[in-house]
Amino acid sequence: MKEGPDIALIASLIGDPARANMLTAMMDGKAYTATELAAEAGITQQTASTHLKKLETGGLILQRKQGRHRYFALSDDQVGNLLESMMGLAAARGHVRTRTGPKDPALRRARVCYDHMAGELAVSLLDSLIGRDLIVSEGEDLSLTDSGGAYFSRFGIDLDSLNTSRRPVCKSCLDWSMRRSHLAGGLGKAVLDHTYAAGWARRVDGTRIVEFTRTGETAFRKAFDLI
Amino acid sequence: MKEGPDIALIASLIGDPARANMLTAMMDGKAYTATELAAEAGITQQTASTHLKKLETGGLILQRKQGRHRYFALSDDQVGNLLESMMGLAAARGHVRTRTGPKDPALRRARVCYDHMAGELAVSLLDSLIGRDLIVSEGEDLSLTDSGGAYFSRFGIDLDSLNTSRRPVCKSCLDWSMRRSHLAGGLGKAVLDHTYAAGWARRVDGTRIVEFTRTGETAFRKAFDLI
DNA sequence: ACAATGCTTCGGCTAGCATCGAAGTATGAA
DNA sequence: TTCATACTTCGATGCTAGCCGAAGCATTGT
Repeated sequence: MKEGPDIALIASLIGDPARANMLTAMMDGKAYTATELAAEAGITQQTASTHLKKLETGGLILQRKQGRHRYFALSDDQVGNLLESMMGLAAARGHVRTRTGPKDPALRRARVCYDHMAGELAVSLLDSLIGRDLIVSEGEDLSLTDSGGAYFSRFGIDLDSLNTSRRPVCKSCLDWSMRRSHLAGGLGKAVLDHTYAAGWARRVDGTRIVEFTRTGETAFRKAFDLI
Repeated sequence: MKEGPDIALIASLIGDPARANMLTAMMDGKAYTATELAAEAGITQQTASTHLKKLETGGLILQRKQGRHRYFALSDDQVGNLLESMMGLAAARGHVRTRTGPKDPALRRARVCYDHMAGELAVSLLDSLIGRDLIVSEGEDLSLTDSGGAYFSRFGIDLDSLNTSRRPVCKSCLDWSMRRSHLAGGLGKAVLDHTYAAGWARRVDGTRIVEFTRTGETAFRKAFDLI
């Protein structure tokens, strides 16, 4: 037996993938319900409940009852900072999750990242656009070329209204699953909106998965000249 | 399921009590043999061997072969700092394996944290340095001022060689016993080295305690203008 | 009062992992 | 070469902990 703080207790709490996912979700400082966190971790409500109880007993999270909801949030910024440090170390050691969790290879295929699309298809899309000089990549920044502007107008994407907003039209976003960039920004959102509107794909409820129909994926590939 | 750094992997490595004990032992920055670490954790040699392999694969420790011995040590101070942060959180939440032996007060007074000093004296030191504008604190980062540079040169600390290394010269590290920051980084190491070289203090064998002599502590306080 | 929602608790199943004995490999000494 | 030391790998075992279905509370809405 050794004296001192029991780091194994804290670490083992974070060490379970389901709990780590829930804690990661709470790192934005917001409070979430048990159901939301269960979906985030890909487990059932009752499993999430036992995990949350353990985290609370361990002092990593706090619970706030409000009506029939129970909101969970990180105890304080000390917990958040620790998680951030661990992410830094994990990233530095190359421990980046490419392998998806229990049962969701669909997430790697295509998923929502804020309001645009990420995943294999999204990375292929940006590769194709750059390859045909419709978008130029300058380091981390992307910019639409003239031919690119004409190209996207074909899809009924209103570039003028995008240009007037403060938001950058083209932006690259690093894909953790691919370690490659995909298209974000106003244009990224417009492409995803168009994908929905054309009926090529739909959001799977409660997840970040973008599920293409068989004909939808073919149409998407043809529209954007993917291989 | 989620993309991003895999903190669960790192945390689960630390989360096993046997591994946590071994890592804690290595927090003094020294390298230990597998047999020593097995004794430290209270497990057999072969169990320790499998644990050490996992830690090495995970990038938390490094192995150095020397004759028929194999020495294991923490990969770098990033790992040490993470462990210290976890101790801080564990202590703050009351997760302390209380076997408050006679060593405990000495440990809180001054101890080794990877390669620099932690504990009450170390926290006082950083407070003093910041109070006299020798070091400026910007959030979590520390930086040495011009007058600070001149100040440390007095002690024969070679700042140029510190600056050339990739390691940050000034860095803050959270102290588990004090819940306050102390000085880490290249300068933190240099100060500890100077403390040893000046004969102000010595390491107590088999512990992380830094034991000052009576005159040594007086000299240390005078040298760095502590109260 | 009744139904619906949100969450927790219980019971049983299963997989993964820590653990150790024993055998195998590498290095150094006699 | 032969023995001793240091460590790793293999194989088997036993326990822990995550997981889910079902049932049980609690709160809100109708």
